[in-house]
Amino acid sequence: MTERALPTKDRLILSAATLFRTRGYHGVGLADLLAEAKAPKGSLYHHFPNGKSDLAMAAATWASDEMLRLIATSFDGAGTFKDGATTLCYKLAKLFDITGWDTCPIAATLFEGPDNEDFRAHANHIYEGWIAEVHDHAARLGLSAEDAQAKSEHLFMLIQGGWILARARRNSDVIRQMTDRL
Amino acid sequence: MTERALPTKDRLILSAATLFRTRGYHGVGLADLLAEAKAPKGSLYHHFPNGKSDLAMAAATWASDEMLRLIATSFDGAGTFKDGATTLCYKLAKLFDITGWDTCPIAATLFEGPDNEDFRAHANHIYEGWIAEVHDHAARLGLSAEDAQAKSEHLFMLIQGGWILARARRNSDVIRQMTDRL
DNA sequence: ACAGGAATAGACCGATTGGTCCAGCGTGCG
DNA sequence: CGCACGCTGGACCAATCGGTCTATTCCTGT
Repeated sequence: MTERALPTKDRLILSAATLFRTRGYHGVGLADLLAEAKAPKGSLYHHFPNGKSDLAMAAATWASDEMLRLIATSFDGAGTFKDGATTLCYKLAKLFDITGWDTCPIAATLFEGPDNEDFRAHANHIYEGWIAEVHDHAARLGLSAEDAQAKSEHLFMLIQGGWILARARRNSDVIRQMTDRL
Repeated sequence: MTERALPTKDRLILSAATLFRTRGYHGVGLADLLAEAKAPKGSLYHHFPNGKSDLAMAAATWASDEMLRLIATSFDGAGTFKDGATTLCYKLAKLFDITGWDTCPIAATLFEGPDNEDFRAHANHIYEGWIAEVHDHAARLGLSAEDAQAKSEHLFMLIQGGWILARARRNSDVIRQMTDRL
C-alpha cells in the first residue's frame, strides 16, 4: 500500500499517520500497522523502542509538517489574510474530497492515547505551531499582533470544526464556505 | 461512581457517555464500562442486544440531549444572537473547568467506531439537530433564514474547534473569548 | 400463592491486543 | 576474508478484547 522503496522507518511513520488519522489511536492494532507498512514487528521495536506510542508521536509530527507546508503555500502568494485563509480552506476541502483527509490527524492520533500527558503536550505544541505559522503570515500582511493572534486562533477553530462537520455530512462544502464571513 | 438508585439501563448509558467522551469508543473496554455502571455483563446484553455499539448510540443520544438543553437555556433569555452564543460558550467553558467536559462527546463516541456508516449517520443527525436548534433561536431573534443558517454553522464550528484547542491548552479561556468577534 | 417473563450474575470462549525475545540476514569496515 | 552491527523476520506470551450462554433472582399480574 504505502509506497515501497521508502526506508522501513519512513514507511512505518507514513502508514501510522494515515491509519491513526482514519481510525484513531486505539482503533489501529499493531497488526494493521505492520501489514500496511509491510514491516515485521522486530523493525517496529527497533526503530521505536516504546512501540505504538512512539510511533504515534512520530506520525503526529509528520502530519503536522504536512499541515505547516499547506499553510505556508496558501499564504505565500496571498495579498490579504482572508485570501490566504480561503486558499488554505480550498486546499483542505480538495484533500478531503480526493484523499479522504477528513479529520485533524493530531486529534485522532494523540487525543485517544491512554490519558497520556506527553500526548497532550505534543498536541498542544503542534497546534501552537500551526497558529504561530498563520500568525506570522497575518502579521506580515499588516495585521496588528493582537489582531493576528485572534484571527489565527479563529481560523484554527473554524478548520477543526469544519473537519468535523464535513465528515459528518460527507460533504466538504462547509469547509469552502467557512471563510465567507471572516 | 455514577449515581446508584438509577435503573441499570440508565446507569449504563450515563457511564458510557462519560467514558466514551473521555477515552473514545475504542479506548473503553466492556470491563471498564460495567465496573463504572456497577452492572453485570448479562444486563448490558439484555438492554442492548448489540452490545457496545448499541450502547454507544444511546450514549451519544443522551449526550446530545444534554447539549440541546444547554443551547435552549442559553438562548432563551438572550436578546441577541451574539448574547445567546456568548452565554452558551460561557456555560461550556464552566463545564470544561468543573466537570472536565473537554471534547465533543459525539465525536469521541461515534467517530472512532469501526468505519460504521450507522455511527456517521447518527452523528450527522445529532449535529444537524444542534445547528437547527441554534438556527431557530437565531430566526426568532430576527435574523434572516440564510443568515441564521450561516451563523449557526459558524458557531457550531467554533465550539468544536474551541473544545479541541482548550483541551490541548488545558485552558478554557479560548472558549470564552470565541464570540468576541462574532 | 403461584406462574412466568424480565433482569441479573458471572463463568466461559476464541480472537486479538501490545509487547518481548532471539535467531538469522545483509552489508560495510578492518 | 571475517567480524560486527544495524536491521529484519516471526514465534511466542500474558492480558484483554467483545460476545455468548445458562442459571438464578426479582418482580408483577392473576
